[in-house]
Order: sequence, then structure tokens, then C-alpha cells
Amino acid sequence: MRLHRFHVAYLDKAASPSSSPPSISQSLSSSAIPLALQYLRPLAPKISFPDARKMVVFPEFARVRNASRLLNCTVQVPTGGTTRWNPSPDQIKVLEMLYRGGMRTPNSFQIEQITEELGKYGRIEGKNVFYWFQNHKARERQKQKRAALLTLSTTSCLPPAETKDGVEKEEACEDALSRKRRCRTWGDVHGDAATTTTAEVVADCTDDDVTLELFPLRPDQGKAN
Amino acid sequence: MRLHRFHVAYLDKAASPSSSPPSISQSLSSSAIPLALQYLRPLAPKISFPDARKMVVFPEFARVRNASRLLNCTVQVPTGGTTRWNPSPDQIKVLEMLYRGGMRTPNSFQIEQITEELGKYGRIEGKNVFYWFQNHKARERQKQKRAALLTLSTTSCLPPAETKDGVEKEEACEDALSRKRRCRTWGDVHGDAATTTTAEVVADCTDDDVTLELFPLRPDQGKAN
DNA sequence: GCAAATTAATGATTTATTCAAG
DNA sequence: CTTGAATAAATCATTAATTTGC
Repeated sequence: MRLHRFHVAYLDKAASPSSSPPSISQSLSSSAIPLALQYLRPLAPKISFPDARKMVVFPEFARVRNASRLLNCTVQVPTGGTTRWNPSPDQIKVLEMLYRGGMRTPNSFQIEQITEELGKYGRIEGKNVFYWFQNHKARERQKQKRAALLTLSTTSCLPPAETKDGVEKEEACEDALSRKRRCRTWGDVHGDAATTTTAEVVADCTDDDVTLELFPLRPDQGKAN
Repeated sequence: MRLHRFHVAYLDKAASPSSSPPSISQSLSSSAIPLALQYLRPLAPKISFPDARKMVVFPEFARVRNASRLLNCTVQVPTGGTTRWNPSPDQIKVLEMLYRGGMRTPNSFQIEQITEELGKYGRIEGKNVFYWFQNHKARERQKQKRAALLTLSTTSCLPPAETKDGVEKEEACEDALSRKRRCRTWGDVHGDAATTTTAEVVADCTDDDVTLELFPLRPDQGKAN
């Protein structure tokens, strides 16, 4: 197994031309916060993931380039050791069910819920859920498209009036769903320290047409519709 | 100079079919949480139909679509009353300075800091900062591109070996910056309730070449304007 | 001068691409 | 080669400028 470095982007930075990275020295914190020191490892060792790698990863990028420049590179290392989320079969099962049920772009609240639910089957974060839907939606769509094309080329040059049935149907559905724009939410995204007081989120109503039972897998099963 | 209009696309949108918002009812919360009641207004304040333009602004949106569908619409209304962020001149000044300094894709920590700083000049959230950079970067880029094209067409068909100086320079810089992929962070994005314990963020080193003084505007005593 | 009507800017979301882990 | 992660491009929606008829 080849070990991967993270994005060690900052390594090649040395050669960076940067017309004139003029000054240097201090940065953000000048007037901002004493945050200087906190940015080491986040802690929370949480070992033992499904495939708990070895704690490899982090010795590498823990180094801070230059203590004085707080702004750049405040790296928070994934404490556990794993890099990317590796969904368990159960998690995938649930996600796919939700997808089949019609969910496409869950809002932050939904994501929260789903994450919490899926957390029972293994480590998972909100962003994983978010990305999963993004990717799945996109890739299903492109799969459809490919299939459609293939069908077309297969059937030679038939008048395109025929509904290709299988594919087309899903396509249509998907399309209807994604046509209308929906609003998402940042929720506490990127947590803004200062002015959270004012406005909250704006949330949304993601899929009005979705009606599946959210976690039918759960034994709890109190509520149906 | 010819002025171009943008997309007035939304005018014809009234005819939107919206095939069939079929079923309805239940959703997520089945086994999840009792969050039942908090979800008031479904959509963002201000009716947002395209043609609702002439209507009064806001009395409308208070209506709740359907009390039983918990999943959709967990809205927390912007308490202030306004919908979208409207940057103050000072905020813009700072943001542009950062941008000119080379910042392009601030990581969550940076965003936090910037937000905090800018919070002194008015209401602002992390996402606003995030979006600002996204948009500004994109639009600067497209401005450059347009300018470049214009330059080309203006100079007729000169051998493209000439460095167009002004434009090109910026372009090159921008390009260099954006070429290498950088990693962002979700931070607590979309807040995942359940398993936040584990891994934190992954952060990154956005602009390695950037070294500008972060908030020179208010070194502590006098602010710019 | 002034609102209504347009148009231009730009904040906010979604979709398409790209990168890289496994 | 599949797919999680991240960024860029495209799009939508709302607000500010600006124009226009009075």
C-alpha cells in the first residue's frame, strides 16, 4: 500500500513566484483574537473506525509553516487517522433508500438527522452525507445520460418520439425534481463566531414531492406517515 | 461600448409546469427527534416568485404549508428582517484588500477570523465571506477573460505572443494560484449532530503565497474611514 | 423631484469537473 | 475504476442603480 500524503500543497510553495508577497509578519490575529495557539491537534482520539488505519497520517502535516503567520495554514488534523469516509454497507443501504425515495438535496437539518441516524452504523459526518447526495445525484444522472445515448445509438436512427421507458422514466422523475430551485442552508457552516446573533439560517424546503419514510430501517418505527 | 444584459430568464418562468408535486406527508422525524414544532415558515421570507415583484414584500410568507411534514422546512427566520447580506462599504473594503493581497479560498478558520473582524462593521456570517470570495474570484476571472478577448479582437489578428501586460499579468497570477488544488474544510459545516466527536476538519493552506497583513485597517487604534 | 419600471450587480445555490484515496 | 472530497462554472434570486413617464 502506498501511503499518501495529504495535500501537501504547501510544500511546493517554496518555489512560488508570487510577484511580491510583500511583507510578512503578522496576520489576522493582530487585532482579532489570541487564537494563536489553539490550532494544534483537535484531540479527540476516537480510535477504532471500521477500518481504523494506523495513526499514520498526521505526523506529516502537523508542522506549521511559520508560527507567525497564523492566517495561512491553520491545519486541524483528522485526529483519528483515517482520511476519507468509507461508508458501511448499512449506511449505503439507508442512503440509497432515501435516494430512491426521492431525496436529492437534503437541507442541513435533514443532513443532521441522517447523519445522526447513520452514525449508529459507523463514523460519519454531515459533510459525508452532503457529498454523498451530491455525487450520487450527479452520477446517476450521468449514468442515465450515457444509457440514453447508448439506447439511441443502438436503436439506430429511430424517430425520437419513443419513450425509452426504463431510462426515460427515471430521467423524467429526476428532472422534475431538480428543475425547481430549492434553497439550502448553511446552518452553522463554517461557524461564524462573531455575529451569529442576528440572522439564523434561511432554510428551505427541499423536496416537496418526497414522501418516503425516512428511516424505515429503524426498528423503532413508531411513526409511519 | 455595448452593454450586455444578464439573464432576464426569469421572466418567462411563470409558465413553469411543475409536473406533479405528488404525494405528501411524513418524513424524516419518524425515529429521529421531537423537533416537531419549530419549523415555521417554509420558504425564505419574501415571496420569491419571479413576478411577485410588484407585490408587497413580506407579509406573505408566514403561511405554513402543511403542519405534518416536519422534514421539509425547518426554517429559522432571519431575525433582523432582511434576507440577504448586504455588505457595508467597510466590509467590502477589507474583503477587497484581502483579495488583492492574494487570498482566494479562505479556509474555515480564516473565514471565522474574517467574519469576526468584519462583524465589527455590520451583520455578517461566515457563509457570506465564503460566498463573497467564491463569487469575487469567479467574476474577476470572467472579467479578465472578457477583457482578454476584447483585447484580442481589438488588436485584430496579431500574433498572440505579446503579453498583454495588465490583463495577462493578473491572469497569470490568478491562474497560478488556482491551478493547484487546495483542500478546504467543512469545519462544522452543516453541523452534524451525531458524530462530531471524531475527526475534525482537514484544513488546508489556501494561499501559500499570500502574506498580506490581514487587517491593517484597524491596527488597534484608528480604522481607515 | 418621485416612484414605478428596467437594468445591472452581486449574494446564494446548484451543477459540472476535477482530483485523488482505496 | 469507483467514488469521496473539493473547486469552478452556471444559474437563480434579490437588491442597488438607473432610467422613464409624469
